[in-house]
Amino acid sequence: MSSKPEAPADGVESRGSTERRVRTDAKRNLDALLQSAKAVFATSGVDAPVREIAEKAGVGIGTFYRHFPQRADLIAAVFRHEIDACAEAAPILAAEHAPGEALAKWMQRYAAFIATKRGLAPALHSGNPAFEPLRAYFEQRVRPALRALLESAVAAGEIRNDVESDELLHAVASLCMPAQDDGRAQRMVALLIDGLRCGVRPGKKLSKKAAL
Amino acid sequence: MSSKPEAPADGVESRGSTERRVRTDAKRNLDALLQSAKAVFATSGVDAPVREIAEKAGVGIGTFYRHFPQRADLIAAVFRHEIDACAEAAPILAAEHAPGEALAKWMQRYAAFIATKRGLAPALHSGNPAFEPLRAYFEQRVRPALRALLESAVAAGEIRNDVESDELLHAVASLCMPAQDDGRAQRMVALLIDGLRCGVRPGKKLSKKAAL
DNA sequence: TATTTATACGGAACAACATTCCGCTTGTCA
DNA sequence: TGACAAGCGGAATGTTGTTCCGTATAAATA
Repeated sequence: MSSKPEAPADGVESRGSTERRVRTDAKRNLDALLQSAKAVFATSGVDAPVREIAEKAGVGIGTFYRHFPQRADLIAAVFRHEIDACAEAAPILAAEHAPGEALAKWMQRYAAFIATKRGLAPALHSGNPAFEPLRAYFEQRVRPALRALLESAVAAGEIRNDVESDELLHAVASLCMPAQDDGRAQRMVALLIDGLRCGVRPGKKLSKKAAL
Repeated sequence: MSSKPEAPADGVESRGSTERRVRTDAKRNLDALLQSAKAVFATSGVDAPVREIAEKAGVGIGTFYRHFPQRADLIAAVFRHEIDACAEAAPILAAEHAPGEALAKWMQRYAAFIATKRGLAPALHSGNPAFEPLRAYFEQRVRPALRALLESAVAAGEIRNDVESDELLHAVASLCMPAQDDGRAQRMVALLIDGLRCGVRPGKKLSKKAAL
């Protein structure tokens, strides 16, 4: 639903009202490409040939590249849709379940999203600048979704209050994605070691689960 | 460095005793290729063109493919070397530091290895059967390294004794690698949620660090 | 040392892709 | 309806992985 290429800056801009509307065939082809790509990615992975996607969408290669100048742009567009779906699940779950349960369910949903989109993490970390906006979009959409769920759960007394939502977000993501090079992974490991050390007391043991 | 370079590519050596020795030029070229690949991977990533690696090693493409029938075989060989280096760091650290410190240092070393080799995780999870042996090799080499360090640290009373070494190994790896599809990630998340729930008591709080 | 031969070498050739280019088609607007 | 910019299709180009095969050579042998 969020289509980037057309710049839907409706309204009259500085250059007078000479803006042509987006051609209907253009929009139709773009939608077809996105749908085709989603299907092909699911079966053949994100490395599937561009030709296959274009053919399945019933358009020529030239049309493909008109809408997505780089292969990476297509991948980004498809993932943006999936990110939206994941973020939008949050308020729905919140309405259907108790706060703690909603949080738990959404985190599983989120984990499934990360784990399923095997190509996401490598793409995000490939160093390809085309994916930088995707990363920003990811944070912008997913972070508030979790924050709201977490705050509700804390307010309801169902969850401890000493965990930051961002911390949680990245912890879960880390469990499914490769590390980022800003040293976060490093700190997570240091943290794990601290945890090991501070648990050395002989008295009441923490369970393994709590330990991790 | 541990050099067992002959194993990777060729594989015909279980015949009678009339074996010709490996040609010296063959070994020289193989070493050159490995060194070149390591350098190129470090600068251009594992997707660097085969031609570039061959050229930098001063050999033809034909020679490259003689030693590594598939591009993936080269990647596997290079990583095998790095895995060796990481595993071999364990006893060295153990000799130079107190058990707990040696464990901590090695885990950082291990985390750095995983995080740096950006291409490793995607490769391992690409579904390419050429990487299956690599995975087995990884476990076979790294697991004992950690186990020894951990046992020493526990024996010295510097570390709690309720954490399995494999658990720890995979936890750290998970923090830097994408999930495996056997549901491990799912369980890690469930575990995290349990941790959140059981920490709800109002009394003495666990630190954030211990919480994770 | 000269000869022989399995082994290894080099790089042209081929195939699969991503991406570019450009002439043709078609919606939109006046 | 006519004009034309936007959009379309697919041939052409460039890059890469991989195969093939004639040539070169290290090691064994005479």
